[in-house]
Amino acid sequence: MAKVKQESAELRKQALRTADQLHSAAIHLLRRLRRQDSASSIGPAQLSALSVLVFAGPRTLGKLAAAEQVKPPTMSRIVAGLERSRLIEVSCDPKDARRVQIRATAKGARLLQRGRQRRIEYLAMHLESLTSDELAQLSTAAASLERVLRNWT
Amino acid sequence: MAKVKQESAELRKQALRTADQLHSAAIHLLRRLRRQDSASSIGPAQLSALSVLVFAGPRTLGKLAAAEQVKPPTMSRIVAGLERSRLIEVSCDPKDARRVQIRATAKGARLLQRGRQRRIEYLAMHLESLTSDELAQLSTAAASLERVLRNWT
DNA sequence: GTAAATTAGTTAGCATAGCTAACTATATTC
DNA sequence: GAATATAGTTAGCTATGCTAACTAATTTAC
Repeated sequence: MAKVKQESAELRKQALRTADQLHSAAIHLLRRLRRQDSASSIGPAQLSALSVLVFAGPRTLGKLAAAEQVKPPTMSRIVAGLERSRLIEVSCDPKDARRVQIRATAKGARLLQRGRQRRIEYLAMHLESLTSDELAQLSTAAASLERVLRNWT
Repeated sequence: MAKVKQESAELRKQALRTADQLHSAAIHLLRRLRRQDSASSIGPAQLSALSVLVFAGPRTLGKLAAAEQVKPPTMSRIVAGLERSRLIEVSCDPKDARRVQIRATAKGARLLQRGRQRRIEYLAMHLESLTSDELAQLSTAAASLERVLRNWT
């Protein structure tokens, strides 16, 4: 039992160290990539909401707010902005007149794909200084992290 | 020569795939951690600027703005907010009266450490579902990424 | 040694994004 | 049918980003 306890304390220390590193790396990474987003002509919140609509399909405002971890009034304004730019379309739910269904337009999907392309290519360019093995490790690590995030409470 | 070309095309494809995964994982990770920050009583930009001052030492406003990849007027307001909360102190540079030196107060350092602790422990808690090997891989990957970021143009 | 140019920050004004509180309108429950 | 619950919106606050235009100090040029 002492052995098990000791091992789990070690694991916890390792988890803390790794959490610190990941936290720092993620902050620095996104700070860099954010600059590429400024060429997108829409703000980060609109961009992120649009990405949910494009990649995960139409949603009601409430679901979209939940997906973006934002309160409904905030999403209401984000949606208003996207609609003004004709990047999304809003329609009433025929089953429940309180709900509004939100979908990306073709223009919205195009804008998103271009912006995403820019960010990804910009990052990829810098990743090419790594070896193939290091890239493979990064890929595996990203997958582990996504798995943890999916199982998040 | 054909072989080299082919290999570098492969590397580029691998870099693009990995960039996509990293981008997505970083966005999702920080979105989760941001919620812990709301207990900090100051906004994300103030928190981030404070962290530079605490971990990297005093700075002029311009240097701080550059470190945070933000324009001087923006940093000017962030600094004003931090000063109002007594988390930093601002003094004139005796050598150059245009410059202002900015340093974290003890209160600022304490607030930052507590917030950081919260985020790190929260993330670490979820990372403990991984094996020790997976954690080691994540750690190595974070280090690779930080290296890439340091050499960024 | 002074006039011009450069550099460091601030102020003003605009847009986006986050929140809570209070509201409207529609569904659901009793 | 009245009370309650749910979905969004509106109003109003703070914070964060920008550019343009300004002040003040230092450096450069002559």
